[in-house]
Amino acid sequence: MRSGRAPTLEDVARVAGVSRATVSRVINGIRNVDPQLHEVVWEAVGQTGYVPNRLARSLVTRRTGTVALIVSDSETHDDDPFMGRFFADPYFGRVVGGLMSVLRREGVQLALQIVGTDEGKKRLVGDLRSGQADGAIVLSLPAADPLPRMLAEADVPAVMIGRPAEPVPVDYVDLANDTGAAMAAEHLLSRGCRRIGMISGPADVPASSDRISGFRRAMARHGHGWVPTAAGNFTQASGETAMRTLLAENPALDGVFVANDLMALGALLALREVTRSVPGDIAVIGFDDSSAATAAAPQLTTIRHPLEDMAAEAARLLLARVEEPSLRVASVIYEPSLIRRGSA
Amino acid sequence: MRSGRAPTLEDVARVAGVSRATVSRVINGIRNVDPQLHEVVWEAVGQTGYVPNRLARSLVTRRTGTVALIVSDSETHDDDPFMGRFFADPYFGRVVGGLMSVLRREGVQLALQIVGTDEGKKRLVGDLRSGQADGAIVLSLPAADPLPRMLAEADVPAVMIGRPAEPVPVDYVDLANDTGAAMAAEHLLSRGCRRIGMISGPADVPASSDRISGFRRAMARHGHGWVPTAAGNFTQASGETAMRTLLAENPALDGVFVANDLMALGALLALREVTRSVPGDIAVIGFDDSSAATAAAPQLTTIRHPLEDMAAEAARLLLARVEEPSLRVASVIYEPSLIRRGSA
DNA sequence: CCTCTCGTGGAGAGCGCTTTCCGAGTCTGC
DNA sequence: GCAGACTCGGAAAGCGCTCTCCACGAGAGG
Repeated sequence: MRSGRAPTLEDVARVAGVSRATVSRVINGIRNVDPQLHEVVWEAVGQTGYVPNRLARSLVTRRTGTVALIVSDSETHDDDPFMGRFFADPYFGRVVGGLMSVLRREGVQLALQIVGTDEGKKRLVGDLRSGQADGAIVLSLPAADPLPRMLAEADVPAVMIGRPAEPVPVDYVDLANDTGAAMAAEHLLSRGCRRIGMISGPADVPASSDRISGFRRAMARHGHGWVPTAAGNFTQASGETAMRTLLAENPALDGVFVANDLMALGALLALREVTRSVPGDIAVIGFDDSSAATAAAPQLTTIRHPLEDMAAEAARLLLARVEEPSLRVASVIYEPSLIRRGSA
Repeated sequence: MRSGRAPTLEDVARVAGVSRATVSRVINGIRNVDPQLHEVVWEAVGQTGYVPNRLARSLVTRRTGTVALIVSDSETHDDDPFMGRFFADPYFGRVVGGLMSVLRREGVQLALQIVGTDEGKKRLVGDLRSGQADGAIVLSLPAADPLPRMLAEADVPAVMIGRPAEPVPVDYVDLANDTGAAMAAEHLLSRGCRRIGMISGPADVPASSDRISGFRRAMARHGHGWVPTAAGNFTQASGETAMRTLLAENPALDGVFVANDLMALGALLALREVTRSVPGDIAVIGFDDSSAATAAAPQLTTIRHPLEDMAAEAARLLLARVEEPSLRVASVIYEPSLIRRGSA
């Protein structure tokens, strides 16, 4: 472990008194090696403190043992204050945790890449194509993101978390967002709410629009053809603002569906400000069941989004596709469930 | 952008009618190239859709343009349920966000590595030493982690976030945890609390022990030689439990310092359960000023921990050391500040 | 007019590894 | 006892790139 140049295969071979080829075979556990030599080689490996150079190995095997986690955004220049918020959001951590739970076991590492400009996306695809990583897990934020299609066209193994905005032949895992939103509607209705509003996310993101349509449809099925709605951007602050505007326009609200927990937290704050009790005066139901849900007071009744499991599945899907690129395009849809807590 | 093998330098050279060397020079912007050829080469690059192979380049330049983010834990086997919690914690996201804010600008990517076993650490250091990444940002969780020393001995450029438990010649950024805890004590005292307890983190982690000693020292300076303490492990659930035991043993408590916001959230829950009003009956002050602080009700008075800035500084430090390995060992200590909100 | 210098680009030697190809040695079966 | 099959390990050809070294031609100086 001393400094200086790291030992190479050559060094080990010299110490063991065999050829580089033999050492390579032993290390990679290839048959056809005399057990005795095997022994000698491992001895030499221990003695030299040899560790294979992953780069060199990858160059020839075309396998890197790395998967890229791509956060695809759309901005014009590279300084986007939004990113800070994104990482702070429980969403990111849950995805990473789920991903790592399977990648780690396989000894695969995760390389984080943020990409915003089209230029950057082009370079990214090129890097991926030239073997920078074995595949990519894609978190595509903007509505009209060219990246999924680019990836598909370049034949880069990729799995999206959340379906692509427009149909693209790429694997993805997603949540039945519409079903979840419908469950929220049913729950609010079943507990007797009659003047129900919604705080939605940005209308152009699939996950968000599915929640909107799922909620509206379910409400309509029960005779509520019109649902007052205010849009936020999934941050706590935006939820607070949205709640205020919603309330201003619909003072008699007795229930609200908030499209994610973070905004629900904001909504709770806004309600406390005007001394409406939750769930007494107004019931609040969130979405995601993130850590924010239990942090709130009252704790949030919410729709569980098994993000960790989904991310883990995405990782498995990706690994499978890397192994066998000709697999047919797969999508796995998870079912949400209602988590009853104090707020509704 | 069609499929098949990605174009190589060779291909570009053929198209441009020059040698590989010349193309390489043009692409890397090296002087001594006839402007006219320059033109021709770029033309060929565009035509072939060539993207340099980072792996091959790294192999020879010994620069990868990648920094490893190492989460160093200590477990005996690889399935640690703790990790899921770790990623979900705002801590992780804040660090990644801070790191990326500077790495991104430099076009450096972040490779996430979790490592638990000593075996794994050894391999990791080997990988790093053989040029897997240009350097490492280390989040060392366990108290007696051999990793920092291993890194230092292997001469791997590394910067720790949070000081190492035992002195090791390695760069680090840290927070003046003791000062922060002292600020919490002063604040509690100044608002009139007289029976003050503490919910601490694990005693063997530096960040945690510094908060404990800082708090105790400040309390002692004001004549409170003894501070009832219950320990948690920085999770919300552990904070809830700790609050309950603390309360059971010291029913008259009128103030409590909780060593991080997540546990403070749990403490708030426990207090609500026994209908103690905050801050009326008992003042609660947290630590970190994470997103949990504003999610709580009442919002948490807390000690601000500029983690994003610290992570960004760590990234800068690391990049500087990669550039110039002989730099003397540096440490940057950030000052915390008191954030007044509702809970104390 | 000849030599010296300098700017320019090609040839080729690696970076550390895997893997094909082959030759040499060992067994088996007839 | 020998052809054929099989085992084992070495030599060497790359993977795609960078960069040193060298050859060549042109402009400058004597």
